[in-house]
Amino acid sequence: MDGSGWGPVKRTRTFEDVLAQIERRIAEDGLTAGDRLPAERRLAEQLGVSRSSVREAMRVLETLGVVSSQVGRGPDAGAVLIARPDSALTGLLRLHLGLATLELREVIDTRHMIEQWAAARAATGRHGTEALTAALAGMDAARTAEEFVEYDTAFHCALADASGNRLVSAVMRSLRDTMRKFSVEAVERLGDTAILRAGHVRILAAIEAGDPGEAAAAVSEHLADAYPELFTH
Amino acid sequence: MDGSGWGPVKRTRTFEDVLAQIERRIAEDGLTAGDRLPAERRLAEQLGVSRSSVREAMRVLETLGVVSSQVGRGPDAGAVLIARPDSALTGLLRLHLGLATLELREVIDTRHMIEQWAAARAATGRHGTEALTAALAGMDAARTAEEFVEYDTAFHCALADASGNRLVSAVMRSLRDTMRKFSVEAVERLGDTAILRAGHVRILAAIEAGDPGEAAAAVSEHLADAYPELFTH
DNA sequence: ACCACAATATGGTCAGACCATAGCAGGGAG
DNA sequence: CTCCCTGCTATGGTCTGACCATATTGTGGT
Repeated sequence: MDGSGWGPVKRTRTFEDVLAQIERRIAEDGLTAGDRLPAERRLAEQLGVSRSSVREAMRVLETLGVVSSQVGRGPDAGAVLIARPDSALTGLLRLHLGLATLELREVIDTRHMIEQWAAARAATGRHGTEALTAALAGMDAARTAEEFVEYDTAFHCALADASGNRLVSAVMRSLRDTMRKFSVEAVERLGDTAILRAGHVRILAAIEAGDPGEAAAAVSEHLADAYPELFTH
Repeated sequence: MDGSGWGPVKRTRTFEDVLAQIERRIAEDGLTAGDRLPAERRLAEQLGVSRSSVREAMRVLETLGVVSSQVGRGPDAGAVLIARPDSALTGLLRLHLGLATLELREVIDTRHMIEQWAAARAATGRHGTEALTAALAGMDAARTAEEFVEYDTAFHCALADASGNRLVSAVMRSLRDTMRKFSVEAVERLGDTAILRAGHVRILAAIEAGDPGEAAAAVSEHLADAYPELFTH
């Protein structure tokens, strides 16, 4: 025991400092999506660190869906603030599924939770249903499983959008991106999409009728139709 | 039109290649949490890239909660695979709240959704309730708002854990981390924690009684007690 | 007025050096 | 034989300086 009474000093890496500084500037200057950050070299000079450290901080911000970097020159070049939580979440889910931190079952359960909630929300809210209708038409016209899933994804994401909660929307989008491959397999296994299409119609009708309970129930049965093997326990 | 028929070639940065390679190795070799990645210098040599590019890839993986780097030597040094989606999600939420991509209202709504679902799940599942009981005791003994919130957080996270879904658990943890400051303010504004404690008891009782509907209702009213200003619409 | 070409600002990449840290190996003291 | 000290070494962390690729901007000639 060293008797100092101090815990181990938290090692702060340079790029974490840079990150904190950038975050502070975003908060203080009220920067939002579309605004530019200083160039890497300039930022390095301002903060008294090397460009490598600035770049590592940029990679983090890029990973979190907060900045996007363009090369070249002009008003659009450099690091620009963006607001894309979706891609960040998608990468996170994909990697953790690969690492066996998460199982597909958990992803689908989460989707179940979100969609029931979003459908009930949409039924009581006053968001338009145009996107939902358009997705239905796309599914009717689809000729392959891939194409069907594309519009199916659009329908379910529009459902989440209709909840009016951007965080839930972002999570929903990531879940669908992550599950894309499995969705196609599920549709091919089913063979016929009539049941799924009927489910969508029922969901949409419940929302337009303003019946949250029915909307949630419709979503629940729809998912049971799509993934029968997961609801047999 | 250039007549080539080729779209713009997707620019692939070196660190993205490195990322893909590492991801491939994780999948092929079946690596999981606890396994070590090669050292940065070695990886750079193997892949024929500079160490900087490898390091940028590492920052990404670290940001996503997939690796953790330790300096020094020995079995625990180097880049080790971990499975911490929570911290990654927390950083993501914090930054996007700062960027005004998300509003606190949306975060709390999401929490509402998760907790209702998790409580209903816990009521029908067969997970233990020891963690919930322990958190209750901690709240009873708490002397400051900070201390109370600490155990309150533990209670609500244990609730999410009891749902048996690790993805939902991780999201819950991130939401609470993100909201910590606001939670303390809410408790201080309330002054008395008796109502909140009673709400917890009711939730726990419903879960132990195996009544999902009552559990969800108890959660809903509990949140309305905690954030009255958000439920006045 | 227009076009070709140079200048320049930006991110992307690399090589090489040095530092701090933490386990490890070997040798000397007891 | 055991124990401790010391130097070795593998690891990530940081910096410097260079060069490349790209895209806009400026300039000069036609």
